Amino acid sequence: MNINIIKRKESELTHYLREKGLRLTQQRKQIIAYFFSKYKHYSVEELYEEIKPQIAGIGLATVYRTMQLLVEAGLALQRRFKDNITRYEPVHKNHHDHMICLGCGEIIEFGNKKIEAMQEEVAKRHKFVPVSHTLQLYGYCAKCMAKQRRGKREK
Amino acid sequence: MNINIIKRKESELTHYLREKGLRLTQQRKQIIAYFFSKYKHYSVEELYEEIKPQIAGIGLATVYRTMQLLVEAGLALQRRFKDNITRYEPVHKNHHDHMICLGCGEIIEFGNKKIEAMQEEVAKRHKFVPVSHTLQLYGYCAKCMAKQRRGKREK
DNA sequence: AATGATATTGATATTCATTTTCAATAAAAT
DNA sequence: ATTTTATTGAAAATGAATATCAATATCATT
Repeated sequence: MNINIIKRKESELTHYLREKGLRLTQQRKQIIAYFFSKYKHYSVEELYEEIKPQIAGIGLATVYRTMQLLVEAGLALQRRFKDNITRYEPVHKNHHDHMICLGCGEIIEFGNKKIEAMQEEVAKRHKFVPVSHTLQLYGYCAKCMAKQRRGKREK
Repeated sequence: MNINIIKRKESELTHYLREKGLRLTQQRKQIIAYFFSKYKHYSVEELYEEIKPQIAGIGLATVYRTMQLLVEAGLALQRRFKDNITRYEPVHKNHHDHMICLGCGEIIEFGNKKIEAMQEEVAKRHKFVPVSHTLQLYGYCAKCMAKQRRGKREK
């Protein structure tokens, strides 16, 4: 399971590092092991707090630097939503967009080919050549809606 | 033309201010006069630089505060794109999204009902109740594409 | 028009996420 | 084992935005 993913990621990173004349450090190993063992949209601060007890003496700057490195190596994607905090997610197969719950902060990924196709169309209409896009829906997830309904009933 | 828009905006702001026990100052008047005379997605810094020569002694903080005030009063919308700088646009009729040119920074507005409808659909499928959304396309505008083509030919 | 209460201003300090600096340390090539 | 230099952690610096505060301006009241 996870252990294999982690090994593969470590080897992917190793290739990148070698190519660039960079080094595979203990810190980098441990950060990616942790990051790829979860599937979350981590901010550096969150990741740092969770990792600190596991990696003695790790510095916040190192986590910042390592996450940037993962982006450069193509192993992670950088996202930034309304809260203005940079988050990182493991790269996985397809492009997707995000729904962000205003209640609990959960981030839900979704992909929709039709929407993408329509974006292309709109762009073409404006003679605009799209390179990338981001689409975010802000609202309330199923859990939070249920909680809200329960709250109202109790009044 | 513009003068009428400005007067209307000033009166709208006046209503809001009165309602809240706030005051219509010279600075506020002059900032909205300038802001609504252009149609641009201004950052505070940009607006400040342009306004400074016109309004003697105006402070940066005042521009920040006034733009926030315009948002609260419903006269401006706050936007933030990839460059992580808050921008303000005059409120006008419909909801729309943005294409941002990576070449010249131009911001092009577009609206598309079909895309919106599909977003609703996707959300429903996830039992997610959307409140708002943002969609940005990053790429190259027609002008920049033409410039690029010219550049290549000259080589 | 003068007065008084207080909202607003400009300058500056502060915040917060992130980046940079720098001396000490560790990776990896020889 | 030695040498080169990339990397680290701690702390300082950055940059956009916000908060603080004494001086000033607005505006309702006299």
